[in-house]
Amino acid sequence: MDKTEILKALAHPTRIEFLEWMKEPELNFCDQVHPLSMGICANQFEKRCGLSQSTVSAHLSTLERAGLLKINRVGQWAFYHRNEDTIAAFLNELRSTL
Amino acid sequence: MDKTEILKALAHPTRIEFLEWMKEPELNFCDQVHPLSMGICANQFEKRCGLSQSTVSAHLSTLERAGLLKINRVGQWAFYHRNEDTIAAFLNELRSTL
DNA sequence: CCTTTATATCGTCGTCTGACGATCTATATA
DNA sequence: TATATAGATCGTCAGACGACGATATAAAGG
Repeated sequence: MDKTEILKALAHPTRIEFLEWMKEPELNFCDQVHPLSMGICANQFEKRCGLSQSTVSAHLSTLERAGLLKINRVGQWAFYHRNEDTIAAFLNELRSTL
Repeated sequence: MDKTEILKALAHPTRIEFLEWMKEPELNFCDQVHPLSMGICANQFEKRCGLSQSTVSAHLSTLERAGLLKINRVGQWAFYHRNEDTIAAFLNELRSTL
């Protein structure tokens, strides 16, 4: 859990937005065909943020490398969900060191 | 209080370090000639981090622009101290939105 | 099979960032 | 007053970042 890597990952409004959307999947990704319990399908983000597929993929990958998301690959799809453990640990560390 | 600006300001280990040092001035800046109650004199950071004067000035200015530090100019000196209100508000906002 | 779909990766391009030394301004002090 | 010191700002340079389209890979579906 690298605090600086996480802060860098959070230092972009699009990525913050992704994480916030994922707090309420049934609200923000209600049109997903796959069950939301599998996670959020990567293509859901493209429609919602208007960025290109490759850019969205890069943002998701940044969040995953920082440990903020976990990925669940099923067939040709990539389902993401928040890594609440890392997020909580990061918030605690930030609160105690900052 | 711009959350993204604050996150960008925090996304550099040197700036995080500055803020952490400033939590305990009497421990980390015990050789300062001016009373610590005035704040931490900018030149204190140069000695401690080994970066050039202009680089340190830029880092301090980034932290100030983000609202994390307040500056107290006296004569030719610039004394900085943590803006605990903004820091606390930021931590609360991050905890509730992230 | 062949086509479509999902995603990752690559190459490119423009912009932002962080470092430096040099310089400018203001103040302190000899 | 002359000099030294503090700090901000400027110009430059290298490297990181964020966007894109094109392409590669792999699986789904007709």
